[in-house]
Amino acid sequence: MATRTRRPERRQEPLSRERIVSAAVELLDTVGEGGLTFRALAEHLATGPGAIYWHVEGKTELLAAATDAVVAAAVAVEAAESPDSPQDGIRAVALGLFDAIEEHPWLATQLATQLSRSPWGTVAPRIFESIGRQVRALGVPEGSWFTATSALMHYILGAAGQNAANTASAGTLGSDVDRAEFLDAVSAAWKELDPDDYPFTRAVADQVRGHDDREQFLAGIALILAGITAIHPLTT
Amino acid sequence: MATRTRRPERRQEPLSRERIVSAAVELLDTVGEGGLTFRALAEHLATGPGAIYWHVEGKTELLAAATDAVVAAAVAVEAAESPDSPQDGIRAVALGLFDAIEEHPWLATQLATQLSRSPWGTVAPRIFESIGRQVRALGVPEGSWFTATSALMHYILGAAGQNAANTASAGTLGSDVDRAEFLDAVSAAWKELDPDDYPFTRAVADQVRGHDDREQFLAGIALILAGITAIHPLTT
DNA sequence: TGTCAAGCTGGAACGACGTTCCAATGCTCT
DNA sequence: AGAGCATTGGAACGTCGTTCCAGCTTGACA
Repeated sequence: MATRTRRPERRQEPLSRERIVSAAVELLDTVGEGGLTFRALAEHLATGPGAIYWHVEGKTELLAAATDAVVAAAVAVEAAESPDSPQDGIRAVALGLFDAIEEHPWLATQLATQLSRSPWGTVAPRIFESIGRQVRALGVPEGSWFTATSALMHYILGAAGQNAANTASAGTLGSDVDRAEFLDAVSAAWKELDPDDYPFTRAVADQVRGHDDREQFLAGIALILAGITAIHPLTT
Repeated sequence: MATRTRRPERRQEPLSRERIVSAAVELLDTVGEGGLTFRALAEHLATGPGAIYWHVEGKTELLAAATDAVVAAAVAVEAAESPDSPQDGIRAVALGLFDAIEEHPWLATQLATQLSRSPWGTVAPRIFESIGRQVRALGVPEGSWFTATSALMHYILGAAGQNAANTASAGTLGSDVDRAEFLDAVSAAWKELDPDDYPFTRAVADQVRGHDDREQFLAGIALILAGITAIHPLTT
């Protein structure tokens, strides 16, 4: 059977938008934001820059697609597990995004860029929907859905964004050491601020040392949840 | 007296870091983020690109300086007025940043970038300090200062960032029309989402139409303030 | 006042990037 | 087998951030 006519290994997987986006995410993860180049991407895919443009409009769209892919995966993981309570559900969504940003440090900047350039593209509704469902399940009256969900989403994006750089690129254990050193450095820097201009920041300099990002992040969520419960009479 | 020997108009104002940063902000405001070029900046300052590098390390530092300058001005305005209550103080800081981002749309992306690249540079402490003072005045126990202030800061940055693109570049009245059209478009787009994937987002599509950004922003702040009061027993 | 080193200027040049262009190649029908 | 079209990938273009360096200005000292 002449199956081996002339295609021993199919030359290679054909190019596709998905393969390109996936390679872009990989490149962003490994070499960082500045490392994503159409030339590097082309080499990674064993092709030329021109071929990529057949599937993708430009770098802006490519970054948007990479961001969307990662966010979609993050909220999909959360949606899979059914939480015990709406509060747990909100925490799950929040931590899903938190972890995604930790895993893909470039995501923080990209999220901000996507959301501020086209606030209601494909990324925002994904996050908004995930949080909103839990807000509804919480028993928030319908008239307050938008306000409550927006507040949670904004807090999550703001907090997760800032915490992005706190995690080193290292693996399992070494990063903890780096992190301790990093927090020590921040704490020390804060203590050397001008006492007249920064009395408060100096006063909390010690609290920053050794604090747990994840815990702080969840404490903020708890604050907002408490606020929602306090202000909006729940219907359950 | 021969004061007019040879210097009728001093050739020109000498280059300085401040002049460069100020020109950069102006350029960012007028031609947008992509329009800030060392060549354009040089032309604006009637000099060459090389001269700029004597005062500034590179584009990254220039953007950081521009961001810092604008943020410093924003929180300085707020600090000038003495608020009636700590709550009013927090609202003042928040609205100060909100307005700054509205006035300088590029600020949203830059804030996110600055905060995620070097989370505790010069920008974060400025904001942190402004909010923190009000939190302290609010009577929050010292052990919760960091948590409460961080939560507020993250919400403010997250919310202000997303609202940046909502305001058109136009002037006083025309932007309101643009804004109404914009919200209509968003609302319409949300209603066309997949009913299976986006039931919640579709349900609130009407609430987005005609909502007031500023009001929503303050509603979120109120939510967090209520949460703080609910969770942390105030000492006043 | 003349001289010299240091601070500062600005234009030319370099390498890398995003993007465009297009000849060559594979694939799918008839 | 051949025509037509989708797809490829490498070369080329213009612009960017950045570097380099020859000249200018300035202020201190002799």
